[in-house]
Amino acid sequence: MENKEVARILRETAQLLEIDGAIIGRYRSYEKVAELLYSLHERIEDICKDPKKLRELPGVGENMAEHICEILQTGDYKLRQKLLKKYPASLLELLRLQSLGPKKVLFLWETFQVSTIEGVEKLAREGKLRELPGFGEKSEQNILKATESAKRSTGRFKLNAAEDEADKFAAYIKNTELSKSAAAVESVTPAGSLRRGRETIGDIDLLVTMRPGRDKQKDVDAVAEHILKYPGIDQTLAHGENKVSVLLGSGFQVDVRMLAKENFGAALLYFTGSKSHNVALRGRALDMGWTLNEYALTTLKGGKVVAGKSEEEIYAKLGLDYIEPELREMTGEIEAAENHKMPKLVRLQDIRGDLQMHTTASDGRNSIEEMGEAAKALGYEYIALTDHSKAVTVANGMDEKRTLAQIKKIRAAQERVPGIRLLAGIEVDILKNGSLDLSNEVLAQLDVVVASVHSYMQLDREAMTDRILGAIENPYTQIIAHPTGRLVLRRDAFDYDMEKILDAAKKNGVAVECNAYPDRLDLKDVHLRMAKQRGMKIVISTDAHNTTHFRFMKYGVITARRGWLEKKDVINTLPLDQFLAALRPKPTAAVSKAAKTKSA
DNA sequence: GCCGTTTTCGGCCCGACTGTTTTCAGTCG
Repeated sequence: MENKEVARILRETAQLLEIDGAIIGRYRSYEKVAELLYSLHERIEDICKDPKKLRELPGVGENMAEHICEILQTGDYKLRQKLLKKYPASLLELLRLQSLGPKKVLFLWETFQVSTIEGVEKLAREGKLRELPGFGEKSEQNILKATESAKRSTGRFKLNAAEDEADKFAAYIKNTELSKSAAAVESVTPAGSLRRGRETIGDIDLLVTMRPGRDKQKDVDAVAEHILKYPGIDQTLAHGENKVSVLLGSGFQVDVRMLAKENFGAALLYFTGSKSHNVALRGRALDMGWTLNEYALTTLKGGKVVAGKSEEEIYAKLGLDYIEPELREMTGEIEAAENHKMPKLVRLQDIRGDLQMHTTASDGRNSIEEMGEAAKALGYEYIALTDHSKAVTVANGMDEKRTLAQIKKIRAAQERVPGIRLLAGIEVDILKNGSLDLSNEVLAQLDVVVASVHSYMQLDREAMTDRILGAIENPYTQIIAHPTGRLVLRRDAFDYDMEKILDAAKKNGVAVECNAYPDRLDLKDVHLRMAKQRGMKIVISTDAHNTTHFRFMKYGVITARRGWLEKKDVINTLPLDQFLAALRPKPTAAVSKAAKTKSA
């Protein structure tokens, strides 16, 4: 069973316990272990084989260990079953509604035996909620809005959508032509999971710092007023002294915090998270006789400010090297920072080339020359033009003959686009049986062979593992592209033995791709980290289908950073000749080279 | 349910905001 699945069961237990009125600590203990499992990259099934190792996990005691073992063996456990006899599972859906928490959910269940979103909606429409103790007319309206919004959206969005929305909102806040209040704004900074670069984003957190002025609160109030006039707002969720929270028509919730410059570091740290990373920092602060909140790091006694202006300053006071936002997920970053073992993460400006893209030859929108010019404008030294092979008929994939013609076209285009190396590539399909979609004779003539799966995605674990292994063993395969085939929020990853695949790729000198297309982000962070631990070669490519898609590189880089990748792990940070040397050597090239050496 | 050495019992992060209260419980991040 996957870690995520066990985590989900434990989280549900925590929620049911909270509804059941358990004391805070009891349900927190389940929540904590659930969170731990979400970010753990070792498989809990493997850890469980050694009971001592299981008990060593923070927050796992005797009872929790037993629970976890029972879940792994039977798929469920007694405590949860007991709770589910008392409360229907659908009560957990109600917890997702804005403004409904465990207390009110329990009250609705006990009073009306209502346990579904539709049921709550009906009560609200009939005006039955406003009379209840602790509810009122306003609550009833809010619940109605929440049920409508729940029906519309799943609550999470792709990284690029969140970034675009955040940029638009930030530009609005800073626009002095729209509001005089903008003049008082010094900076608008996205925090939260957006800053950490998670592949999906729940809501957008923006921190607004104010210029030092005569009347701070007046400035803050004016900015808040301006924010509430943002054209995309569907509903105002909160409007306080220094916080505004709105729901946009696009489904995003945006939380804006306005703060003084001297608190910026502490606030940025706090609102960037992750939650568990923050908890660890707070604990560390307490151990050192300080307390950390969103305003500053202060002494426990007397509340004297120790640090707060910048994140760097706070980490330093806590005896830690600076931790990049992408690493703040409690997967070993605190230990690394303590022992000066932080990786020097790869940066966007380190990338020298893009190795997967499509042209009008298959399903792209731009010509070879247009892609070349656009890449050159970005400062790249080389790109590989990798159109589809014939198996992908819907994308107008190329057969052997067309591939050979395409190679010629790329060579010819090179003449017209100097200053950047145009590599003749292919995204060749990995067929159901693991063989490649084009003949070795044709593959031998390409500069870069990228292989990937676009069909029979439902193969069982064994068959899919064998299929990918087959592709890796083909001596012409140099890069496996979007290796798991998942689509963010839309399609699960293929089922195969990732460790086996990575080991085989490493052994054969095959690189794996981190596909930067925001719908893919594949490999994802945890898998990239597994690849790094094996010392594998990794490429970051955009899979661009037109020239504007080149900008997706940053999402690939941020995902790579979340996988702890450094420049040296990513081979398209190398200059052209070194990059080509890092690719798996072609059999024909090796043979002809050997033959040459012999004759010489 | 877990954890710890200034605790084996008593606390679990904590501050902002809302709405329903008439001083605060519940929700949220």
